[in-house]
Amino acid sequence: MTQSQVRVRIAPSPTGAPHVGTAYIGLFNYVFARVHDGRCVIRIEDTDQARSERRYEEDILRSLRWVGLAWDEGPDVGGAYGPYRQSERLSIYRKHVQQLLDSGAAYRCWCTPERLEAVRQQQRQDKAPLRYDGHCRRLAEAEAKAHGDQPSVVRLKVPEDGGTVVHDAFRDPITIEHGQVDDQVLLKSDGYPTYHLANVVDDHVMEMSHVIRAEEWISSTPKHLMLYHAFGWAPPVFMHMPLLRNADRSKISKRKNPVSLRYYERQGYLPEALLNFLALMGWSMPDEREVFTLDEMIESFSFDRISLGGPVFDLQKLEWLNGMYIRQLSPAALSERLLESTRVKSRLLNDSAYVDAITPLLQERLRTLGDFQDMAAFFYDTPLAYDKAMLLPKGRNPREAVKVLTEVAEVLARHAGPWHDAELEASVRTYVEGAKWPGRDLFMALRIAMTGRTASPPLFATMQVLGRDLCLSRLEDAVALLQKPVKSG
RNA sequence: GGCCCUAUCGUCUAGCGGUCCAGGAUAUCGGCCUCUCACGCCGAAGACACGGGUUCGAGUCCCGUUGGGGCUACCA
Repeated sequence: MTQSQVRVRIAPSPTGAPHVGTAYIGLFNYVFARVHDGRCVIRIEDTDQARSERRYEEDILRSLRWVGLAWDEGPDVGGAYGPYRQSERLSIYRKHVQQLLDSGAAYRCWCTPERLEAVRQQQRQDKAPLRYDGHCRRLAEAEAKAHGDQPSVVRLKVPEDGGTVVHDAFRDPITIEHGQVDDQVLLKSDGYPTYHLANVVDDHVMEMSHVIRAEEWISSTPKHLMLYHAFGWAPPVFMHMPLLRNADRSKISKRKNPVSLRYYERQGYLPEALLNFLALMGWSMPDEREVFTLDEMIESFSFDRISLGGPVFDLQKLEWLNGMYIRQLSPAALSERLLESTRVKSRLLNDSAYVDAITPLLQERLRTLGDFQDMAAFFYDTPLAYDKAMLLPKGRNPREAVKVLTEVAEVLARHAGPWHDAELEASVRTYVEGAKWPGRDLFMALRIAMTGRTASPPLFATMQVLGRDLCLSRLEDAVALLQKPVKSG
């Protein structure tokens, strides 16, 4: 019994930074392959010579790995169907183009870009559909010969009548009339194939069973189908995923949304959270669970649960999810991530023990690793910079504040180091009983003195981490600030 | 403009003809917890785009309208 193997591909074009949409489509390809014990392939679609760059390819592969995807074949890992870079497969395309030329499924075109633009101009004026006018398609053999080896492209000869039915696994059959389909350029004048040709040839030659790609490709699928037909090949199963959207519902774009995977990495999003979030775009767990691992997704995966409305990429929900993942980490694991995080690394001064002490205080407050930068600032920055007025809870005067803080300093100073939060708290609470300020006010003034902020982790735990010396000196600073005469002029 | 896809709370979604005066999540607001913030817990408000059908019965099926999106390159 020969069960044909599931083979899918992730096909990024290295023309820019690693795109979140690539990870999104890649995720579903990867999961589908895993579910069916198939193979997931990475193929680099670098057929646009002007825009493709090798460094982008490297970044893309790196980011896809970062986010947690893996592949069985690709330019970096090899495989039996290589090469996996389209720029290295030119001879394959040339051979196939010749086949199309020979069979009459395609033809050469010598039209200049200028002429094509003029034709389009006219069509726009006439409010006619913008399509190649078929000039070279109608050329007599002698006329064609006359062009000799002038630069040319090869175009697909789309039938004038009839239509092509696209079978998409997620939708009803889609019929597109041939009158709507342009004589697509298959081979550019620089000898490189266009997406359409390279894609079809490679998907066949690499034995892809399913093509899972974004919805934007639906309208060009008839061209692809015609190519499969012209070559006498059986097409793969097509599945068009919804497009990720900006908040205004346009196709996700870098003008309106961060789209680079590097951005999310730098901000301190956890890759597993990002992937989990992407999984929620157009797909749901059978039990509606929203927080799940990649393996759990694979366990429960089925394309039955895809929904086709284009999902808006909502940063707020991503942040929430990321916070969930941060809280799920063990404190030790979180420290490790923080130390690795490019965003916060510079602050940590390689003092990982200090980070280990701070981490538990901040864990439930962080939404991204990058938040550490700001939230932990007072653990690193000395002296603190804050406004004197912050030390004075609603209407209390400086004289009182000086007294209270001085007394608290004395109470605290009685504790020898190292400090323990429970002991400090007990002493201060005892002091509060006889003090002229209520606990609320005292705690707040103390918090400001210790952190320079109105919001902080629990006071005494924070003081324990800061340590005796730093806390006492910050208290002195606070008192000094209160005593400093108001500068006039 | 033409063609195609799509349509449940602001957002992500559950719902696959009756169990839906539509459920969950997030965001928002209120409360509890509490030394602040956060976490956690409780609660509130918030949607089936519209109009026709089909059916005993429609968020669920069909058609139309409207909205949104994509494609319309020698870019992918």
